[in-house]
Amino acid sequence: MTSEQLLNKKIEELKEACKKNGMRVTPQRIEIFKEVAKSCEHPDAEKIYDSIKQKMPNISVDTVYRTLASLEELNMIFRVDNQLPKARFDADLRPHSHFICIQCNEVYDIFLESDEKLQIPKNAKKFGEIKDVNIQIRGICNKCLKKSK
Amino acid sequence: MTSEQLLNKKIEELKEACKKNGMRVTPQRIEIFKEVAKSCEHPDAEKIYDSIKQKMPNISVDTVYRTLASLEELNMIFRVDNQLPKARFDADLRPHSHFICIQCNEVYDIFLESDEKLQIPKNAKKFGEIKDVNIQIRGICNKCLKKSK
DNA sequence: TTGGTTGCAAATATTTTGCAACCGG
DNA sequence: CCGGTTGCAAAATATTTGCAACCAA
Repeated sequence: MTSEQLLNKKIEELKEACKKNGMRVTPQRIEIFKEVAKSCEHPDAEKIYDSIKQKMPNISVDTVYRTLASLEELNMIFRVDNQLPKARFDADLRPHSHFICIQCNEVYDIFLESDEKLQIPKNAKKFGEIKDVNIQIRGICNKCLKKSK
Repeated sequence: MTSEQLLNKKIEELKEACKKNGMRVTPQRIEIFKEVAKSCEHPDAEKIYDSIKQKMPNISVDTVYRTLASLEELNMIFRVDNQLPKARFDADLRPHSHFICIQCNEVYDIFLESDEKLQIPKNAKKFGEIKDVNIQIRGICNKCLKKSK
């Protein structure tokens, strides 16, 4: 399958997902999705806005933000990083990962069991010199699970 | 070692690190570091500011931000998330991780080799219901390595 | 004494929101 | 036509910066 065919397939999936969720298929939605899907550059809202403005000069930034949020809810796209609203800090330098609650934003420390070992993807070295590895597990914490019952 | 002894040890390390890097040991710096180190709540700048204001009513938010940045440079603390200045989006839903360049902020996709398997820390389940796993490798990409030569 | 650091205020950057007009189904 | 979506403008949130006074070494 060519990359164009793949893109078209994804757009069909998006249309399906919209219909299934009572959301409309608008040209803005399609364009914004295409902009994220067509490249591997992981663009930010501003970059997407700038690209689309050339075809749709009237588009506004807030539409880009709102649409990115909807696409995320539909699970058609996701954020690479920046999933917490504010920067959070940790002074525990021992290697460990984090469980981040997507509802209350609480962060829990996860330490490996003694028989576990952190594995770094073999392909990671290809891209440059590794400084550190950051593993985040996102989900709903026990406290929030209890509340929603 | 009690947790208070541990904290004092960390503060000594901070003082050392400051001296080694021509940075001064100021009461603000100590307090801000203590605030991050003493709890496991991974506070944000505002929370740190609010706590410290009770002991040091004249402290300002920008000192907190500046100090957090210095402490990060000294490798005494690090950010849990939010390591890119803007939200970045990805429409590739296949499981994969990211190499993030700490110099140019470029994001590269890392796919596992066929003999590799994504491992989730055993302890992660303890904290709640897992929705997804996000692995980031941070470092300096080949392009930036070449430039700095 | 001296240069790194602070507090203040103002600016910047990023993202969000209210609202009326618009348009997809 | 109905209600979800857009564009506009303004606001909210988070973080950064210039500058003079301050203080650690």
